[in-house]
Formats: sequence, C-alpha cells, structure tokens
Amino acid sequence: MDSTQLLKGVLDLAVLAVLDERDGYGYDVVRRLREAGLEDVGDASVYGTLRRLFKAGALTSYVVASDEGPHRKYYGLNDVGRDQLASSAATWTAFAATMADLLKERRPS
Amino acid sequence: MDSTQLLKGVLDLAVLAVLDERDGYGYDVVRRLREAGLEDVGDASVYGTLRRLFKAGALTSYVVASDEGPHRKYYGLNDVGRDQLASSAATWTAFAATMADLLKERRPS
DNA sequence: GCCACTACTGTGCATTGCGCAGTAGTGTGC
DNA sequence: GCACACTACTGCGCAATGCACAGTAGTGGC
Repeated sequence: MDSTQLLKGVLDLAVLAVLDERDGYGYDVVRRLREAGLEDVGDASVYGTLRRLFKAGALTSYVVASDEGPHRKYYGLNDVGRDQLASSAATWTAFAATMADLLKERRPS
Repeated sequence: MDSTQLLKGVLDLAVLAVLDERDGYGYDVVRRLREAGLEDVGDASVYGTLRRLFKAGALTSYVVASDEGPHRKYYGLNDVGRDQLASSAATWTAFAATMADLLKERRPS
C-alpha cells in the first residue's frame, strides 16, 4: 500500500501533535515528523499543511532570525488548534480501533 | 476532522479484509463495512474500490442471479488480493502505531 | 565563484472518496 | 396496471490533499 495515501486527513493531526509539544518552523516540523516515523512525508506537504492550518485560524505565526540560514517562520497552537487536535485525535483513535477490529477478523494466512 | 479523508488509502484495505472473510457483492460489502463501524462510507466509493481492485487483478468476479432483485456481482480474493491484504495490513498497523506514538506525547489538556 | 545546506513559496498533477443521476429487476398496495 | 420501495450496479464530475519540481534566498566552506 502506498503509505502516502494513509496520510490523507491525518497529516493535519500529526502536525498539530508535533506543534503541541513545542512551537516549530516548517523545516523543523518536517524533521520531527520523519524522526517520529513518518519517513516518507514530503516537505511540500508539511509546508502546505502549515499554511492551511494557519489560514484556518488554528495556528499562530511569528518570524525569527536565524544564525545558520534564512529566517524561520515559527508556528504554534492557539485555542482553536488545541480544540482541533483534541477532536481529531479522538476521531482518529476511534477510526483506528474500527480498522483494527476489521483486520483481526480475517482468516489466518 | 472529516472522517472521509481518513478513508483515503484505507478503504482498499477495509474492502479486502471484508472479502477475506467471505465473498461478497457490492451492496453487501457496503452493509458489512457500515456494520463494522465505517458508518459514513459511501456506496459509490465501495463500488469504485471494487472495480479498481478487480482491474488491478486482486479480485475474482462472478455474477449470480438473485430472487429478490437484480443480479449480484460477487467478488472474492485471489492470491494477488491476499498478498495485498497482508502487506497493506502490515503497513497500516505500523502506521497506526506511529500515529499512536505521536499522539501520546502531547501535553495533557 | 561554486557548492552544500538551510528555509520557504508557488504551480500543477494524481489519487481517491463522494454526491448525484440514471438504469434495471422484484415485490407490495391500491 | 401503476406508483412506489427496495435491491443492485454504473457513470460523471467535483473536492480534498499529498507530492514532485522549480524557484528564491541566506550562510558558510573550499
């Protein structure tokens, strides 16, 4: 299965979860997601997701200068974002449980 | 979170799992998925998925007449389908574990 | 100066789930 | 016999979203 399709609808959740730990800028979020196990996540997907979440009012944003490269656009959760994280996490957990149920019923191969 | 996006890439797996239990026709698969907890799954999505999987060579197909309505197009797994089910299930399980990990690290709200 | 690494933006595409309309067979009630 | 409901499948077009790719820029090493 192409694991990119699995991310559909879940990348938002993953990004929110990472930002809930601590604020981060795009490049940093990409690295943290990859370290967490989402190795195939594309950078453009993360930047796109951040922009989308920000536009939706779930994130705050501030720019910080950097010693080792261009400026960094940091993002952090606001109340809307935390709400979205909580409800998305609940939805995901329920969905994953349903899928686990479906899978465990199959005949042993 | 819109649970329709969560299905992306997973509906194939869910359909394969259901068909692994026992052969089924479109309408029947829709009902079984809904009973399993995927209540919002659209019928057109399932029919589309069945056609796609069949076209990809993962399913067998045979038509059976019915007493209570139109004919039924039954689908069943072949070896390719069982392989795909096994590998997709493994991918999904790993992915779900990664997500669970990501979520459990967040601060308590 | 050239290259590598960091960091972000924009464009266009592919996949896939869904709404909706349409076709068709069977049985029920009037 | 006709309208209607339920079963069952097909086709069309749309929307969401992840990604590849190209482009812009800053910093530092050689």
